[in-house]
Amino acid sequence: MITIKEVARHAGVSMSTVSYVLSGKRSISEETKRRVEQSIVALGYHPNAGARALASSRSHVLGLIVPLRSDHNMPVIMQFVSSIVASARDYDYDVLLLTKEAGPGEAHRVTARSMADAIIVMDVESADPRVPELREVDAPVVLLGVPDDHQGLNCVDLDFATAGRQMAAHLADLGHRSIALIGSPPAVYERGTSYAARLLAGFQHETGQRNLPASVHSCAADYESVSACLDDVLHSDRGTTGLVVHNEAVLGPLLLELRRRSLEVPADLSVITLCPDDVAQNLAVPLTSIAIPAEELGAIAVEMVTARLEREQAPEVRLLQPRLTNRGSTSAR
Amino acid sequence: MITIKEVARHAGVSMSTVSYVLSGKRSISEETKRRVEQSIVALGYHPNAGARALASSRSHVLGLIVPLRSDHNMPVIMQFVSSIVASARDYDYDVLLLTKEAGPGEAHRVTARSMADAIIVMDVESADPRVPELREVDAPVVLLGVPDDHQGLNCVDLDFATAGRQMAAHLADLGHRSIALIGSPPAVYERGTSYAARLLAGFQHETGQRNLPASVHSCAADYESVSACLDDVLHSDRGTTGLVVHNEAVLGPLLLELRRRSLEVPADLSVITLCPDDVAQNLAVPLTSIAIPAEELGAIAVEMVTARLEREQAPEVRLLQPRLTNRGSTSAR
DNA sequence: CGCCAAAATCGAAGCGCTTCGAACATCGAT
DNA sequence: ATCGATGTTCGAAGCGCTTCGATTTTGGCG
Repeated sequence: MITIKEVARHAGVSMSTVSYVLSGKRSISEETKRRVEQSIVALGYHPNAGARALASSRSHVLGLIVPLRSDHNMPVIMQFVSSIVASARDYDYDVLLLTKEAGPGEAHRVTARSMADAIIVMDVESADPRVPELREVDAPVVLLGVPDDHQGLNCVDLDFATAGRQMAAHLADLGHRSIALIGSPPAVYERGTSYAARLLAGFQHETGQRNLPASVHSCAADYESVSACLDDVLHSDRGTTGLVVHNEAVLGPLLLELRRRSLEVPADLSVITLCPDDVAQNLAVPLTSIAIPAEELGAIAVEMVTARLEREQAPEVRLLQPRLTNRGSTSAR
Repeated sequence: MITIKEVARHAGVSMSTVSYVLSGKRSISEETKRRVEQSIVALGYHPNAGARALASSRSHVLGLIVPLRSDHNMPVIMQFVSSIVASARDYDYDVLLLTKEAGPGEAHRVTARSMADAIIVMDVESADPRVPELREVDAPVVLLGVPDDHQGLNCVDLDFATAGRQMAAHLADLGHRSIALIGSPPAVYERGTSYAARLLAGFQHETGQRNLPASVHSCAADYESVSACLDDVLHSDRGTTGLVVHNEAVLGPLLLELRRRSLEVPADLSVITLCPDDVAQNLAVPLTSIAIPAEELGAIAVEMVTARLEREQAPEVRLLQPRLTNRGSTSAR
């Protein structure tokens, strides 16, 4: 193993000089810097992470708690993970993979051992049992999602309430007089997934304000449930002409079933949804949608956590404003 | 920060004694062990990972290279990841998340810096460009998948060739005289995903041996492609009565379309597939299938890698024998 | 009762790096 | 020539742990 000592000898300088060339924490003459860098390449030197961590008390590792067996949407979760890992590398951090399933205490374990400098937590629920312990962690923590009690914690999320409001408003502005929301299966609401509840609240707030009749439906992803749900939504008494869908898994079967019933989108039914852009884009009928900006949310989480590693900062909740893309699946009535 | 020194003082022993209590590498009297353990709890001691890694030259971390943006099956990938992380923890290892997208050299980077003791590589292709560099990594490496040239590398995978043979044989034994294989979209074969090719080879080997007419179809996951593919498969000239499906994403639309055409499984068409058990189980029609044993494969990979960390061992390719579960979706003819 | 091997414990030397104060060199201003 | 000020480099002290040889304790046995 090549050590910094050998690099120093090869370049004819002291160890500390090599260290400063690497870290840039003190000024080094161009000439010396060049020589050192050449030696590093010539010898194939790679700094030892353990030694570095020990001496600097910084592991340059971020702990990421991921729901690996969750029922919901793996692809979206992957988008988050992917963006977090990429952003972390931009800041010169690596990512330690922790699972939600491994239970609480993981955040504490890795920070107490100085395996990670900070923690990012995915898939946060309204009444997330991990919250109290996360609050005790002696390192920066950022949650992706907003628990009910987020006192003293950093959170990043899409503004789902506004998203719900916007989607309802979008349909209302187009003249729809009766609209429906298809959400997640009951289990998701029972579990207290905060985003589902927040979107619902925004939706109902807007329809309430406008005095619009609005029905809300919980729906599972299988074909039968979708069909049954659609029967309910389209029940003639309602006169529903606009549909908000907040359930990615339902989209495919839904469009299929609409076609089977010879209902055109948007001629017979306007549909707007909230899902990742690439999903909305690639459906049988591309749908007007509000994006789940996984990429940005992940990047922001990393940025927050690294910022707090640099300097103390008060906890903060950051809600990303929704972005609506029109793909022609809604029309005036 | 509580250090081993303070634990030693609190327990009235030397640092080394505490260390030996923790590692079990030398015998310690029951009495002393108890005292030390009490002190550890009392003080809330957590060993510093960096210091430990530096002194022992073992990070107790496994690097895992995951395809985070791949087109294919996220849920299956997650099953692998999940099982690997869980197994790793069983052996007291943590997992550093590396992405396939970050490019080659990641394995070298983390091992050269002693951030990870060994590497597990997912989503390996037939002619995987990473293979040469992985061979150079100075640490145990295990690939999940078998590249064409696996000289000197450890590999773990399902025996897809045997799986292909078994599925063909299963249908043939039931008296089917003409069978078809629905595989992945062309892109997957072009990319040289080794498992697809190996299954195909096994399938053709078996049908060849038995002199069975057999057609092979490449198929994308969208409804239109499935329908078109089915037209082709069921073309009356073929007289196809048995179907092997090696494409998880196609299963849902396929069964839907069969029902639409009023074709019963297995009365009109016997169907057997290769996919995770829980998927086969929960389809509209539960399917007889060969499992993708993600759980076991992940566990084996971890076991191999840790074994090679203990003692030098010759590289090895381990192919898991397929396990077929009958769910009644095939019948005699 | 003394001896010796085995068991238990200690002390100290690193592991490879960062960081701080000090030393040295350079140079424009006095 | 002299003096700071500024820029550059060095030396050494740790960071918290593991590990190895040495030392002490124990207990069985002649």
